Amino acid sequence: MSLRHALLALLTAQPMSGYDVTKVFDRSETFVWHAPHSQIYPELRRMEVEGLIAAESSQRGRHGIKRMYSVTAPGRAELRRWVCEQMPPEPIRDAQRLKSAYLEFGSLDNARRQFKAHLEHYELWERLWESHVVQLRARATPLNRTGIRGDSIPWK
Amino acid sequence: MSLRHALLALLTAQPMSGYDVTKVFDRSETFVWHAPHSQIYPELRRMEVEGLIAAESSQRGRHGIKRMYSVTAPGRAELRRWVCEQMPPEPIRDAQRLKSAYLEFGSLDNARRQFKAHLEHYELWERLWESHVVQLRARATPLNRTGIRGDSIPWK
DNA sequence: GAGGCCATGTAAATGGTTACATGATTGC
DNA sequence: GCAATCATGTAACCATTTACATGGCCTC
Repeated sequence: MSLRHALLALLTAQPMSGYDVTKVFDRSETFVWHAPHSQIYPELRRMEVEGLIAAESSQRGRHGIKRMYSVTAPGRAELRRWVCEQMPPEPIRDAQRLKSAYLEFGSLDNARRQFKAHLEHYELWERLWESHVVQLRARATPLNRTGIRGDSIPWK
Repeated sequence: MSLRHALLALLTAQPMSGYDVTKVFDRSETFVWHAPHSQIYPELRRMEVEGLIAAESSQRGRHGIKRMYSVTAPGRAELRRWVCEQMPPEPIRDAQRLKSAYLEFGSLDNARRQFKAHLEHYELWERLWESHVVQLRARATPLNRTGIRGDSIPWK
Protein backbone atom coordinates (compact mmCIF):
# COMPACT_ATOMS: atom_id res chain seq x y z
CA MET A 1 0.00 0.00 0.00
CA SER A 2 2.58 2.55 -1.06
CA LEU A 3 0.42 4.96 -3.03
CA ARG A 4 -0.38 6.38 0.36
CA HIS A 5 3.26 6.88 1.22
CA ALA A 6 4.07 8.33 -2.15
CA LEU A 7 1.34 10.92 -1.58
CA LEU A 8 2.53 11.59 1.94
CA ALA A 9 6.08 12.01 0.68
CA LEU A 10 5.12 14.36 -2.12
CA LEU A 11 2.96 16.49 0.15
CA THR A 12 5.81 17.04 2.61
CA ALA A 13 7.43 19.23 -0.04
CA GLN A 14 4.49 21.66 -0.03
CA PRO A 15 0.69 21.76 0.30
CA MET A 16 -0.97 20.64 -2.93
CA SER A 17 -4.36 19.98 -4.44
CA GLY A 18 -5.33 16.59 -5.87
CA TYR A 19 -4.88 18.14 -9.27
CA ASP A 20 -1.32 19.23 -8.50
CA VAL A 21 -0.47 15.72 -7.33
CA THR A 22 -2.05 14.34 -10.47
CA LYS A 23 0.22 16.45 -12.64
CA VAL A 24 3.19 14.81 -10.94
CA PHE A 25 1.88 11.22 -10.84
CA ASP A 26 -0.35 10.85 -13.85
CA ARG A 27 2.06 11.00 -16.74
CA SER A 28 3.84 8.26 -18.64
CA GLU A 29 7.19 9.67 -17.50
CA THR A 30 7.15 9.51 -13.74
CA PHE A 31 10.36 9.00 -11.88
CA VAL A 32 9.29 7.02 -8.85
CA TRP A 33 5.53 6.54 -8.72
CA HIS A 34 2.68 6.50 -11.19
CA ALA A 35 -1.03 6.79 -10.41
CA PRO A 36 -4.07 8.15 -12.28
CA HIS A 37 -6.32 10.81 -10.79
CA SER A 38 -9.07 8.23 -10.26
CA GLN A 39 -6.84 6.62 -7.71
CA ILE A 40 -5.44 9.81 -6.23
CA TYR A 41 -8.59 11.70 -5.27
CA PRO A 42 -10.25 8.90 -3.26
CA GLU A 43 -6.99 8.05 -1.50
CA LEU A 44 -6.47 11.68 -0.47
CA ARG A 45 -9.98 11.68 0.97
CA ARG A 46 -9.30 8.52 2.97
CA MET A 47 -6.03 9.93 4.26
CA GLU A 48 -7.84 13.09 5.32
CA VAL A 49 -10.44 11.02 7.21
CA GLU A 50 -7.63 9.13 8.93
CA GLY A 51 -5.94 12.37 9.88
CA LEU A 52 -2.70 11.87 7.95
CA ILE A 53 -3.31 15.02 5.92
CA ALA A 54 -5.48 18.08 6.43
CA ALA A 55 -7.39 20.00 3.76
CA GLU A 56 -7.77 23.75 3.40
CA SER A 57 -10.98 24.02 1.36
CA SER A 58 -12.10 26.86 -0.86
CA GLN A 59 -15.27 27.27 -2.90
CA ARG A 60 -15.04 27.09 -6.67
CA GLY A 61 -18.24 28.05 -8.48
CA ARG A 62 -21.54 26.74 -7.14
CA HIS A 63 -20.59 23.05 -7.01
CA GLY A 64 -16.86 22.64 -6.78
CA ILE A 65 -14.63 22.70 -3.74
CA LYS A 66 -10.89 22.92 -4.11
CA ARG A 67 -8.83 21.29 -1.41
CA MET A 68 -5.23 22.09 -0.60
CA TYR A 69 -3.80 19.21 1.38
CA SER A 70 -0.92 19.36 3.80
CA VAL A 71 0.70 16.68 5.91
CA THR A 72 -0.21 16.59 9.60
CA ALA A 73 1.99 15.49 12.51
CA PRO A 74 0.48 11.96 12.45
CA GLY A 75 1.14 11.94 8.70
CA ARG A 76 4.82 12.76 9.19
CA ALA A 77 4.98 10.12 11.93
CA GLU A 78 3.50 7.55 9.55
CA LEU A 79 5.99 8.51 6.85
CA ARG A 80 8.84 8.09 9.30
CA ARG A 81 7.44 4.77 10.50
CA TRP A 82 7.27 3.53 6.91
CA VAL A 83 10.76 4.76 6.10
CA CYS A 84 12.16 2.80 9.06
CA GLU A 85 10.20 -0.35 8.33
CA GLN A 86 11.91 -3.12 6.38
CA MET A 87 9.87 -4.04 3.32
CA PRO A 88 10.02 -7.51 1.81
CA PRO A 89 11.46 -7.30 -1.72
CA GLU A 90 8.73 -6.90 -4.33
CA PRO A 91 7.90 -9.97 -6.39
CA ILE A 92 9.29 -9.82 -9.91
CA ARG A 93 6.84 -9.35 -12.75
CA ASP A 94 8.77 -8.04 -15.71
CA ALA A 95 7.01 -8.30 -19.04
CA GLN A 96 9.95 -6.88 -20.98
CA ARG A 97 12.38 -9.40 -19.59
CA LEU A 98 9.88 -12.19 -20.15
CA LYS A 99 9.51 -11.18 -23.76
CA SER A 100 13.21 -10.83 -24.28
CA ALA A 101 13.63 -14.42 -23.11
CA TYR A 102 11.21 -15.62 -25.80
CA LEU A 103 12.21 -13.44 -28.75
CA GLU A 104 13.23 -16.64 -30.51
CA PHE A 105 9.51 -17.12 -31.24
CA GLY A 106 9.64 -14.06 -33.48
CA SER A 107 11.99 -13.02 -36.24
CA LEU A 108 15.50 -11.61 -35.90
CA ASP A 109 14.24 -8.33 -37.30
CA ASN A 110 11.61 -8.18 -34.63
CA ALA A 111 14.17 -8.84 -31.92
CA ARG A 112 16.23 -5.93 -33.22
CA ARG A 113 13.17 -3.67 -33.29
CA GLN A 114 12.23 -4.60 -29.71
CA PHE A 115 15.69 -4.01 -28.31
CA LYS A 116 16.06 -0.76 -30.21
CA ALA A 117 12.76 0.62 -28.89
CA HIS A 118 13.72 -0.45 -25.39
CA LEU A 119 17.10 1.24 -25.60
CA GLU A 120 15.71 4.44 -27.07
CA HIS A 121 13.05 4.67 -24.40
CA TYR A 122 15.45 4.24 -21.52
CA GLU A 123 18.09 6.51 -23.01
CA LEU A 124 15.50 9.25 -23.18
CA TRP A 125 14.33 8.40 -19.69
CA GLU A 126 17.87 8.64 -18.37
CA ARG A 127 18.40 12.07 -19.91
CA LEU A 128 15.15 13.30 -18.35
CA TRP A 129 16.12 11.79 -15.02
CA GLU A 130 19.50 13.42 -15.05
CA SER A 131 18.15 16.87 -15.74
CA HIS A 132 15.55 16.27 -13.05
CA VAL A 133 18.31 15.47 -10.57
CA VAL A 134 20.17 18.64 -11.55
CA GLN A 135 17.06 20.66 -10.74
CA LEU A 136 16.55 18.87 -7.44
CA ARG A 137 20.13 19.57 -6.44
CA ALA A 138 19.77 23.25 -7.24
CA ARG A 139 16.80 23.45 -4.86
CA ALA A 140 18.27 21.28 -2.10
CA THR A 141 18.86 22.62 1.39
CA PRO A 142 21.76 21.24 3.44
CA LEU A 143 20.90 18.77 6.20
CA ASN A 144 21.18 20.04 9.75
CA ARG A 145 23.81 18.82 12.16
CA THR A 146 21.89 15.70 13.17
CA GLY A 147 21.76 14.74 9.52
CA ILE A 148 18.02 14.27 9.76
CA ARG A 149 14.83 16.10 8.98
CA GLY A 150 11.28 16.17 10.27
CA ASP A 151 10.00 16.91 13.75
CA SER A 152 11.09 15.87 17.18
CA ILE A 153 9.37 12.50 17.75
CA PRO A 154 12.31 10.20 18.47
CA TRP A 155 13.04 7.13 16.31
CA LYS A 156 14.53 3.91 17.62
CA MET B 1 -2.28 -9.22 -19.14
CA SER B 2 1.07 -10.96 -19.19
CA LEU B 3 0.44 -13.74 -16.68
CA ARG B 4 -1.12 -15.48 -19.64
CA HIS B 5 2.00 -15.05 -21.77
CA ALA B 6 4.29 -16.09 -18.96
CA LEU B 7 2.29 -19.32 -18.65
CA LEU B 8 2.28 -19.84 -22.39
CA ALA B 9 6.03 -19.27 -22.50
CA LEU B 10 6.77 -21.65 -19.65
CA LEU B 11 4.56 -24.38 -21.11
CA THR B 12 6.39 -24.30 -24.44
CA ALA B 13 9.36 -25.87 -22.64
CA GLN B 14 7.32 -28.96 -21.72
CA PRO B 15 3.82 -30.04 -20.70
CA MET B 16 3.18 -29.24 -17.05
CA SER B 17 0.50 -29.39 -14.38
CA GLY B 18 -0.73 -26.30 -12.55
CA TYR B 19 1.26 -27.52 -9.60
CA ASP B 20 4.47 -27.69 -11.64
CA VAL B 21 3.91 -24.15 -12.87
CA THR B 22 3.25 -23.07 -9.32
CA LYS B 23 6.61 -24.41 -8.20
CA VAL B 24 8.26 -22.15 -10.74
CA PHE B 25 6.12 -19.03 -10.21
CA ASP B 26 5.08 -19.14 -6.58
CA ARG B 27 8.28 -18.47 -4.74
CA SER B 28 9.84 -15.27 -3.48
CA GLU B 29 12.83 -15.85 -5.78
CA THR B 30 11.44 -15.91 -9.28
CA PHE B 31 13.54 -14.68 -12.14
CA VAL B 32 11.00 -13.19 -14.49
CA TRP B 33 7.46 -13.68 -13.28
CA HIS B 34 5.77 -14.28 -9.95
CA ALA B 35 2.22 -15.53 -9.37
CA PRO B 36 0.51 -17.52 -6.60
CA HIS B 37 -1.37 -20.73 -7.33
CA SER B 38 -4.69 -18.97 -6.71
CA GLN B 39 -4.00 -16.96 -9.82
CA ILE B 40 -2.46 -19.75 -11.86
CA TYR B 41 -5.15 -22.44 -11.72
CA PRO B 42 -8.05 -20.24 -12.88
CA GLU B 43 -5.97 -18.67 -15.63
CA LEU B 44 -4.95 -22.09 -16.95
CA ARG B 45 -8.62 -23.06 -17.06
CA ARG B 46 -9.52 -19.92 -19.01
CA MET B 47 -6.68 -20.52 -21.44
CA GLU B 48 -7.88 -24.07 -21.95
CA VAL B 49 -11.42 -22.83 -22.70
CA GLU B 50 -9.98 -20.36 -25.22
CA GLY B 51 -7.97 -23.11 -26.87
CA LEU B 52 -4.49 -21.71 -26.19
CA ILE B 53 -3.53 -24.80 -24.22
CA ALA B 54 -4.87 -28.35 -24.05
CA ALA B 55 -5.17 -30.57 -20.98
CA GLU B 56 -4.41 -34.25 -20.67
CA SER B 57 -6.50 -35.25 -17.64
CA SER B 58 -5.99 -38.16 -15.28
CA GLN B 59 -8.01 -39.28 -12.28
CA ARG B 60 -6.54 -38.87 -8.82
CA GLY B 61 -8.56 -40.54 -6.07
CA ARG B 62 -12.34 -40.14 -6.11
CA HIS B 63 -12.45 -36.35 -6.39
CA GLY B 64 -9.26 -35.04 -7.87
CA ILE B 65 -8.32 -34.65 -11.52
CA LYS B 66 -4.77 -33.90 -12.50
CA ARG B 67 -4.27 -31.94 -15.69
CA MET B 68 -1.13 -31.82 -17.77
CA TYR B 69 -1.27 -28.77 -19.99
CA SER B 70 0.50 -28.31 -23.28
CA VAL B 71 0.53 -25.39 -25.70
CA THR B 72 -1.62 -25.72 -28.82
CA ALA B 73 -0.95 -24.24 -32.27
CA PRO B 74 -3.18 -21.20 -31.51
CA GLY B 75 -1.27 -20.85 -28.26
CA ARG B 76 2.08 -20.72 -30.05
CA ALA B 77 0.59 -18.26 -32.54
CA GLU B 78 -0.56 -16.05 -29.66
CA LEU B 79 2.88 -16.20 -28.07
CA ARG B 80 4.47 -15.18 -31.34
CA ARG B 81 1.94 -12.38 -31.82
CA TRP B 82 2.72 -11.07 -28.33
CA VAL B 83 6.46 -11.33 -28.86
CA CYS B 84 6.18 -9.23 -32.03
CA GLU B 85 3.87 -6.65 -30.52
CA GLN B 86 5.38 -3.44 -29.16
CA MET B 87 4.37 -2.94 -25.55
CA PRO B 88 4.12 0.52 -24.01
CA PRO B 89 6.70 0.86 -21.23
CA GLU B 90 5.28 -0.11 -17.83
CA PRO B 91 4.44 2.74 -15.47
CA ILE B 92 6.97 3.12 -12.69
CA ARG B 93 5.89 2.19 -9.18
CA ASP B 94 9.02 1.56 -7.17
CA ALA B 95 8.55 1.50 -3.41
CA GLN B 96 12.26 0.98 -2.71
CA ARG B 97 13.30 3.98 -4.75
CA LEU B 98 10.52 6.05 -3.22
CA LYS B 99 11.72 5.16 0.24
CA SER B 100 15.34 5.79 -0.59
CA ALA B 101 14.37 9.31 -1.66
CA TYR B 102 12.85 9.97 1.75
CA LEU B 103 15.33 8.28 4.05
CA GLU B 104 16.04 11.70 5.49
CA PHE B 105 12.85 11.25 7.51
CA GLY B 106 14.52 8.42 9.42
CA SER B 107 17.88 8.16 11.11
CA LEU B 108 21.27 7.70 9.50
CA ASP B 109 21.47 4.28 11.10
CA ASN B 110 18.22 3.31 9.52
CA ALA B 111 19.40 4.48 6.11
CA ARG B 112 22.46 2.27 6.47
CA ARG B 113 20.31 -0.70 7.50
CA GLN B 114 17.98 -0.22 4.54
CA PHE B 115 20.74 0.05 1.97
CA LYS B 116 22.57 -2.90 3.46
CA ALA B 117 19.52 -5.16 3.33
CA HIS B 118 18.87 -4.05 -0.24
CA LEU B 119 22.42 -4.79 -1.31
CA GLU B 120 22.51 -8.16 0.41
CA HIS B 121 19.26 -9.21 -1.16
CA TYR B 122 20.29 -8.33 -4.69
CA GLU B 123 23.76 -9.74 -4.33
CA LEU B 124 22.20 -13.06 -3.39
CA TRP B 125 19.70 -12.70 -6.20
CA GLU B 126 22.50 -12.05 -8.67
CA ARG B 127 24.39 -15.17 -7.60
CA LEU B 128 21.26 -17.27 -7.98
CA TRP B 129 20.55 -15.72 -11.35
CA GLU B 130 24.05 -16.44 -12.59
CA SER B 131 23.96 -20.09 -11.63
CA HIS B 132 20.50 -20.31 -13.20
CA VAL B 133 21.92 -18.95 -16.45
CA VAL B 134 24.75 -21.49 -16.35
CA GLN B 135 22.19 -24.27 -16.11
CA LEU B 136 20.10 -22.84 -18.93
CA ARG B 137 23.16 -22.63 -21.15
CA ALA B 138 24.04 -26.26 -20.48
CA ARG B 139 20.60 -27.31 -21.68
CA ALA B 140 20.39 -24.95 -24.64
CA THR B 141 20.06 -26.24 -28.20
CA PRO B 142 21.59 -24.22 -31.04
CA LEU B 143 19.22 -22.17 -33.20
CA ASN B 144 18.56 -23.43 -36.71
CA ARG B 145 19.81 -21.60 -39.75
CA THR B 146 16.90 -19.16 -39.88
CA GLY B 147 17.71 -18.20 -36.32
CA ILE B 148 14.10 -18.75 -35.32
CA ARG B 149 11.94 -21.31 -33.62
CA GLY B 150 8.29 -22.30 -33.60
CA ASP B 151 6.07 -23.53 -36.44
CA SER B 152 5.59 -22.40 -39.99
CA ILE B 153 3.01 -19.62 -39.74
CA PRO B 154 4.85 -16.70 -41.36
CA TRP B 155 5.55 -13.46 -39.50
CA LYS B 156 5.69 -10.05 -41.07
C1' DG C 1 -0.62 -43.15 11.29
C1' DA C 2 1.94 -39.00 10.78
C1' DG C 3 4.30 -35.69 8.23
C1' DG C 4 5.60 -33.89 3.91
C1' DC C 5 4.76 -32.99 -0.51
C1' DC C 6 1.44 -33.52 -4.60
C1' DA C 7 -2.59 -31.40 -6.39
C1' DT C 8 -6.50 -28.28 -6.92
C1' DG C 9 -9.63 -25.23 -6.01
C1' DT C 10 -12.80 -20.81 -4.03
C1' DA C 11 -13.68 -16.26 -1.73
C1' DA C 12 -12.93 -11.79 0.03
C1' DA C 13 -10.35 -7.84 -0.13
C1' DT C 14 -7.21 -4.65 -2.13
C1' DG C 15 -4.91 -2.19 -5.75
C1' DG C 16 -4.88 -0.48 -10.40
C1' DT C 17 -6.88 0.71 -15.19
C1' DT C 18 -10.12 2.65 -18.25
C1' DA C 19 -14.04 5.00 -19.23
C1' DC C 20 -17.67 8.08 -18.07
C1' DA C 21 -19.04 12.54 -16.24
C1' DT C 22 -19.23 17.47 -14.90
C1' DG C 23 -18.21 22.13 -14.24
C1' DA C 24 -14.94 26.52 -13.46
C1' DT C 25 -11.34 29.71 -14.68
C1' DT C 26 -8.21 32.03 -17.73
C1' DG C 27 -6.52 34.03 -21.78
C1' DC C 28 -7.20 34.78 -26.59
C1' DG D 1 -17.44 32.47 -27.30
C1' DC D 2 -13.84 29.11 -27.68
C1' DA D 3 -10.06 26.40 -26.25
C1' DA D 4 -6.98 25.00 -22.90
C1' DT D 5 -6.29 23.95 -18.55
C1' DC D 6 -7.92 23.72 -13.67
C1' DA D 7 -10.48 20.77 -10.72
C1' DT D 8 -13.02 16.77 -8.98
C1' DG D 9 -15.37 12.94 -8.88
C1' DT D 10 -17.80 7.81 -9.87
C1' DA D 11 -18.24 3.10 -11.87
C1' DA D 12 -17.00 -1.07 -14.05
C1' DC D 13 -13.61 -4.00 -14.74
C1' DC D 14 -9.30 -6.54 -14.25
C1' DA D 15 -5.12 -8.13 -11.64
C1' DT D 16 -3.17 -9.39 -7.40
C1' DT D 17 -2.96 -10.82 -2.50
C1' DT D 18 -4.30 -13.40 1.38
C1' DA D 19 -6.88 -16.63 3.50
C1' DC D 20 -9.73 -20.59 3.61
C1' DA D 21 -10.45 -25.34 2.16
C1' DT D 22 -9.90 -30.18 0.70
C1' DG D 23 -8.00 -34.48 -0.33
C1' DG D 24 -4.37 -37.95 -2.39
C1' DC D 25 0.09 -40.21 -2.44
C1' DC D 26 4.37 -41.82 -0.43
C1' DT D 27 7.65 -42.91 2.91
C1' DC D 28 9.10 -43.63 7.57
